[in-house]
Amino acid sequence: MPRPSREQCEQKPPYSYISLTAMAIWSSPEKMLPLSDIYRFITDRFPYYRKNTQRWQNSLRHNLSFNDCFIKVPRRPDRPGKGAYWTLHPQAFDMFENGSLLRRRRRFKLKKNDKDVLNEELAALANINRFFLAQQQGIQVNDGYYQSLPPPEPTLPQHQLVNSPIRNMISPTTTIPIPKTRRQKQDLKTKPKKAFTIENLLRKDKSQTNNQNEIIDVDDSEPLVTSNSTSPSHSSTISTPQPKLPPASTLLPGAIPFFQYPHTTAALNQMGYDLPIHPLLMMNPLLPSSYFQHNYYPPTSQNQLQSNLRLV
DNA sequence: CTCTAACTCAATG
DNA sequence: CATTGAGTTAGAG
Repeated sequence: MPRPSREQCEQKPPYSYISLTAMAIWSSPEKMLPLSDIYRFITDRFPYYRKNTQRWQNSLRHNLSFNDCFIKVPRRPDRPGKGAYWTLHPQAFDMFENGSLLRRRRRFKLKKNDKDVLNEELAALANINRFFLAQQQGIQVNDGYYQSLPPPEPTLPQHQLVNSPIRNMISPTTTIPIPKTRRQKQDLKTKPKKAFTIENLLRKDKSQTNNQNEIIDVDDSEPLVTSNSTSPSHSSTISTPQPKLPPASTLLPGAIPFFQYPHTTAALNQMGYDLPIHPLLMMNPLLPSSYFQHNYYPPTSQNQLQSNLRLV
């Protein structure tokens, strides 16, 4: 019987909390989840974590705070709830380059200044949220920093996203492979040493031996990469009614124009942009400008977007 | 074997 | 729920 034995179920999956968390985040349509959903992702597919929740959840939270690769994003005002959202820093996408989901080559650490900048922006974002709420309650706020969108650019070259193991491995229907520990690897000293990467693991003929995989499988299907903007209508926790845009006068210095927020891919495409938009862009009013400083987007659009969304 | 990422425990806000 | 620190464990090279 292929079914994972009870014993198997109770074995600790050979993934670090970091990679488990990254998987959870990546599996979500918005690439961004509240803590509770991260917990759920893990317990849903790893029976091992259905016990001792206090213990591992504390460790997980530790990791979220400790590692710069995780960014805590304030909730947007139109989406009330408890806890912030957690997402991956764009530069952390290839954290697992070496293919190991157990231990990274090196820790992802932001340079102090980058971190400061990011934090300032997140703070500004939180401010926007407060302002928005104040606004709704009829409280007067100072006039702002509205900037209109830039004129459309000619079509830009398509940018390729990094090939991230995490990214590639998360598909609701794929089983999550269990990497061998070093000891185990030694044991099968039988040959072919292919690079141990998720790509290779997934490439493996599925018909063969799937039963050493623990887990999974989920019902609902989400596209791996969402770059179409027709709003993600799925996702249990986030059925988002389109936010009502606040009057164009509610921004603080240092704030990103909230009402420009519906920068969906489609919208940008219509304006002549041809970019792969990070889901954060689609779903968040948050958008720290540092997101635009990385080679994540083509240089021209980087600059363009940066200068137009940039805080004053 | 060494280095250091990952984990645990625990205090604090 | 989030942050921080200190001490331990264990993978990678």
